[in-house]
Amino acid sequence: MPESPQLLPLELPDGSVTEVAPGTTPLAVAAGIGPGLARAAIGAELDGRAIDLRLPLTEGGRFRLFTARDPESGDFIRHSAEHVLADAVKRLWPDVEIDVGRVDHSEKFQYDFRFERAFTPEDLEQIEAKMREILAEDHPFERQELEREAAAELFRGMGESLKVERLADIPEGEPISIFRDGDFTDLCRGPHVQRLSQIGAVKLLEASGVYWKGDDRNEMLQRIYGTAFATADEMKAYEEQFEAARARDHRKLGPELDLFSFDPLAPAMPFFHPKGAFIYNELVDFVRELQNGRGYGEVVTPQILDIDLWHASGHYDYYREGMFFTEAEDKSMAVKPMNCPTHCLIYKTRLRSYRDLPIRYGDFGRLHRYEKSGVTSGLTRVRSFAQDDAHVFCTPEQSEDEVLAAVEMIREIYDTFGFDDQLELSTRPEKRLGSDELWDRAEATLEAALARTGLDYDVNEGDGAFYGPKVDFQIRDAIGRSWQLGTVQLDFQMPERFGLQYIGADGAEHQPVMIHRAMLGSIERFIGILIEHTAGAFPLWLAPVQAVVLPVSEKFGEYAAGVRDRLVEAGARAELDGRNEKLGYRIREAQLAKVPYMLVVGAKEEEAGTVAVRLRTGEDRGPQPTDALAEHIGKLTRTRSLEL
RNA sequence: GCCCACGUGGCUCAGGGGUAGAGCACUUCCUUGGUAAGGAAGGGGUCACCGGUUCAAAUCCGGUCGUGGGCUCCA
Repeated sequence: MPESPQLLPLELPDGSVTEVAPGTTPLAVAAGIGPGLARAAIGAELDGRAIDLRLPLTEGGRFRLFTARDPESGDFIRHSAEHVLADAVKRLWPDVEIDVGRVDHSEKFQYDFRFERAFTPEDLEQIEAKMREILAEDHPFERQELEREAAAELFRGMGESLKVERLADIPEGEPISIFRDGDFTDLCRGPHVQRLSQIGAVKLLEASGVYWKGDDRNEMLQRIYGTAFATADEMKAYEEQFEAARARDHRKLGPELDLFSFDPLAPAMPFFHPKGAFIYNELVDFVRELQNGRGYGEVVTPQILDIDLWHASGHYDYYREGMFFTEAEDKSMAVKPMNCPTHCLIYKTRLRSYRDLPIRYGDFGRLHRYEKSGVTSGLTRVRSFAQDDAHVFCTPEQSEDEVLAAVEMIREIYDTFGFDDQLELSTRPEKRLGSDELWDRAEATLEAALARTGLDYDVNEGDGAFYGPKVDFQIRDAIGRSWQLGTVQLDFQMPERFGLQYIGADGAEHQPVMIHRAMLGSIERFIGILIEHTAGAFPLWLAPVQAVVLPVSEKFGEYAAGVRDRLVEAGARAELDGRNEKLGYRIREAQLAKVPYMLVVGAKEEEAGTVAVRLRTGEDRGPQPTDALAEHIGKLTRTRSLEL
């Protein structure tokens, strides 16, 4: 393609290429395409990077324009709403100093203020009303670049000392831009919408105290959160989605379904009731079955160990704040927060040959971690939990195969639950132990194993553990949220600290590699995620009660009991609800309990030896022979099917 | 840990300086009813805990505990 050196080629979404002079703004490009587009445009994107409509272009690339119809315009809208929020607060309390705002991934924006007190819910209402007034003024955003000193002077003159300090954090060489809308001016990189009227709906959500720059040694500022959309309909959809998420909150559903509870006498430590414990044990059995067939040996190790062990493992130095301690007979002991050191002790009980390796230990032991009081939450962040934890001790040569095998097993597990997963490779962090050669080798091992899976993966530079790189698994649940579950980590430090050895083919001592592996992660947390993923309607194989038999009236109680017994004999988890209530009432209760099968029996069924099958989905399967149903349930349960 | 909000029977919530209310759930009785709530009666709470103010505190004040939202970076 012939290319004039002065012109920038822009590849438009339809594949055509237009060339513009350097310094042309996206807005001018839009105007060149059509005046309607220029009016409707909210923002632009160059090579996947969001850019402001007023930012002069300095290079070409793949170019797109966004209007209110594009979901990408949301960030432009929310980023602009930040300014409106700050403007509103300044109009109401002129002495407030503004810090910075930002948007996050969950359709929210925020702004931090230096204010002498916390914002109250009444303040938020007042601010929101003021924001609506400002939006109605429909000012355009104007972008301006300033020299560093001029910007500093501007904000000093405005009494915005926090801004002046923020200014100093901007690296040399980066352009310093300000945006104005009406009388409000803010230091900002953008990008913003063209005009305030493009922000169709705003809502303030909550306020919270935050440390300046997130550091608890700094002063506390007051943050306000809000959300904004192009249209009121989108705002409504957001609110509905929020409500939907609340309705499947495991902290609400869990106690409601009688799965677990908490007690203030053991904060953040769940009590699993029989139904919850059933699911718990079923998950453990599933993992046990999978890994025992792949050369793992399950071990059981102590809960409380001498503090010396934790000094040796490094946990005392690195992880002390996260541990529980106790003592007995003048000995300091610690409750284990992780299993790995105990597995090292087992490894060391005898001399290992390279012929013994790999050695794979699985452990479902209970772990305790002292999570700070403000960070615990339901089952997803607890102080007492178990993991489907395993450690593989192997030779460096075996490590790639072992990583590959672990990754494949993890994917098999997620398939069973219908989770889509995404792999992430996390590489050496700044703060780390071990030589660069060791890290080179470890990262190469993980990369090689991932390459052999043929799967796509993201790389998180610098996100590895201090003792080694890792592969993490992110899954996406039914309402689109992602969770990190499984992990495969390489560790050269623990073998070193515990002096682990094996005798190689050469008769000399060598150090084994240790692989940490979890698939579901914490069982507790996984149950929480599963409750929210399924909204409490567990797959049949995990449903604590699979079927409830409902006699139409007490006359058919005996037949119903017989049906229940036949199902139970066939291995199904069936119950009888012969209470003195109307059928509709008992159906409703079974439905709310998310029981997969509701089996209605009356005269017709008794005569034919059948049950009338109703599913929790509302589907009516009609009459079916009891034996056939028992077999059906048994088969789906054995195969851990997601079908009903 | 820090900021803010909240804590009334099993659940959802009303009340609010003068020694507690509703609906659902629970128990009993009536009803024997064919696919999401039949009717009646009854039992159940030291209003999270500790302390203070007051003639009087569930209510006001302080503290404690617990729960919820938030607290790296992205000016």
